[in-house]
Amino acid sequence: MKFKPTASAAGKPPDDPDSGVKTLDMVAREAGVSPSTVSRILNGTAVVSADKKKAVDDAIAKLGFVPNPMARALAGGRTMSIGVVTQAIDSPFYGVALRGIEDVLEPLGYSPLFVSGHWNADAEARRLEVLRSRRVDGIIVLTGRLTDAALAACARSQPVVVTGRLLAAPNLFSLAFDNFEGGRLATRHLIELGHRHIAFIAGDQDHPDANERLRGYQAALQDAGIAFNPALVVPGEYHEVSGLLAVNRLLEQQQRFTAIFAANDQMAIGAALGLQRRSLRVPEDVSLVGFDDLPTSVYAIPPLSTVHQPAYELGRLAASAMLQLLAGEAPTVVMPPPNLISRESSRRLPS
Amino acid sequence: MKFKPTASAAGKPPDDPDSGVKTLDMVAREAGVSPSTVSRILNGTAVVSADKKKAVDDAIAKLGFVPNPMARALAGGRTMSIGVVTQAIDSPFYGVALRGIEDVLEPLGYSPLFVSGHWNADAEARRLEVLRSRRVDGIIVLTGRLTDAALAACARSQPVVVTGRLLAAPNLFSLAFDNFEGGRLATRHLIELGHRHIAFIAGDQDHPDANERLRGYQAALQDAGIAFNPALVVPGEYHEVSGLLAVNRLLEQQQRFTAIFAANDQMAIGAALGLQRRSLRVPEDVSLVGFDDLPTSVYAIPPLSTVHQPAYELGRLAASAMLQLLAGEAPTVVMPPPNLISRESSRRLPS
DNA sequence: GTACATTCTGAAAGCGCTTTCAAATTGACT
DNA sequence: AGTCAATTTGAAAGCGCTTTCAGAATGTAC
Repeated sequence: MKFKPTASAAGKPPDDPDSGVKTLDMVAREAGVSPSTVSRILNGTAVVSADKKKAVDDAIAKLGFVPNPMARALAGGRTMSIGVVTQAIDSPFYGVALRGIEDVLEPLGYSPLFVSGHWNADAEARRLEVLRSRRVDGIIVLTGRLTDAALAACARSQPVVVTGRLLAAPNLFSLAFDNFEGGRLATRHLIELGHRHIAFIAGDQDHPDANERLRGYQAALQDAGIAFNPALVVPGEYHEVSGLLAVNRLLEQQQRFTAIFAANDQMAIGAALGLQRRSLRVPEDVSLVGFDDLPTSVYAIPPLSTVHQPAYELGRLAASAMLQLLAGEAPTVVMPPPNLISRESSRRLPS
Repeated sequence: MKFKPTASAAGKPPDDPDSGVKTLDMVAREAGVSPSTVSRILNGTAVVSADKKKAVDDAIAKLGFVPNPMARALAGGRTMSIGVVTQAIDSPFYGVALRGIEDVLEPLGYSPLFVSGHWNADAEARRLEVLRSRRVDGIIVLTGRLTDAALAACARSQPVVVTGRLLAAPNLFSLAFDNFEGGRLATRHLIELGHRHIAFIAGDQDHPDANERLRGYQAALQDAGIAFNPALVVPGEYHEVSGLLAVNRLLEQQQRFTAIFAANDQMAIGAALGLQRRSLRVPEDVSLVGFDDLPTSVYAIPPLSTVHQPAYELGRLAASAMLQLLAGEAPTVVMPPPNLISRESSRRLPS
């Protein structure tokens, strides 16, 4: 026999309010039915006569019974938890997506289990293992560096939804934002404002979306018949500091430009600071457009024109898709198209 | 008998590489020992002869066995997961703390389970229930609106560490940042710079820390022999927009001030924008100091002087304390004292 | 009134592990 | 060699639930 949990009182009636945790068997006894019946009512697995159902419901209420998820998972095979691979839980962009995921999963009794991959394929793979060892019912991967093959393999053991890339595999759904179009939109916005010399601060080389944005930039230029000038695109890696550095570099090279399109808002913010340090005003001297529309970008000085990326919605959609996958349906969610938010950091080029 | 999981191959050898999931019993059979022995080795629960240990280790490696956490939890009572109650998973301030928690828990095999309370006592209580129903081994509460009593009650069923308040209760550890001192530091900084008319943008009324910061502000004023002027403190609720609104209000009331201390960085950022809208320059016309030192505050225009709150460290400390509690020790962690980061948003008042 | 198809319901066998208890083995000491 | 304590080991009983299988109860048709 096993020790009782060390806590709890001694002089209590030997059966009932021992430690506060009620079991299904206690409910069954209280209601005068078998455990199977209680289980069936809990899960709606089978039809049960109305009177027994009532008796059980009453017993549950009376006892304040809450099923033990561990036992359910062990017996039933479902843990009611969804693994979420994010890159950094404190990312200004992905944080909002996590909230979206949480908001749709929670009401259905699913709990998200967040792990951070830190933009590192190995770390990410290890975290994935953690999730699988915890037997999550499904996995949502927000972007990340895993190979398509690894993802597809993962989808063999549980449903997977992945954002930030398009990928067809059984038991897997992917959801991508149109970064190309977003990049084009931002650039076109600047062109329409009369700018011809538009610098581009690129994102992390091995983020696929960063390259898409660059392609969008090039496409817009081409559409407008503006020659692409490679000297105007400077590398960055998605952090504020690279925006600042990029501006310095542009200025040191004495490039001529009247506008900057940064591949994300964080770099745009950094660029704004860099510009200010060199006594260049935004937007009077240089127009600036970002990408992402971070919550804080509205309060930048000046408020940042940017391509809105619906991060919260992305989270919600990914979670909904997961729910559909879990239900055996083919997900029907579609990603909203990009759109440009024009604020005060960009303005018409004085002629 | 039970159905096998529907997936997996048909013509495989009947016992082994069926679905890829190995069980402890398979390891035991492979190693030629009893399941109990395997369990003992896994947990280090008892001494096992060297040869059997080797046999088991080999078997584990050969099979690629990973213990099922659900079964362990059910049998052993420990889920190896820690519930974390945060207010918003996408909060710029708490996000970093979550990462700190994750970073210390992960290496020890604990998984954090994040839930958001949305600054709402009811929601928070419900989320707490979710955590408890999931049988987490401990709960970390980042600030929040729960009553002390509720927390203490919660600590009866599992260890609790709470930040943002000081509270003594069995099985509970609390960890608070010295908001009073922080507020004093910020105000004193401004005073030392020659400012005498310092406005204060207050935080959410029912955040205890907001009131502490106000008290610090008042104390610094008093220390310097400056009369407290209630007209100079305007209410806010910790979001950017309230900073902006507060500035408008101050200006509309034609209050005279040369500096603003905002109870958090988000409001300071909003205030900066508000000031800019009225053509007041920071710091030339108005010095500005925030509180928190958000990651983005370095890149504000101008970079924000602020009281550094070690959010990441806070997360780490909370998690460490939890680990100590779990080990039955009394936590020894202590919160670092506040310190002021002087950047470019504050400067000496020209005389 | 009997035979058979339909519901409901309960007993019991797990899910994969931990832990107790007792048996088996070993060693120390008289 | 014989006794007793100390150490390793295995058998078996759960942890709290789900699910199969078969039995009980009810209904329907001949």
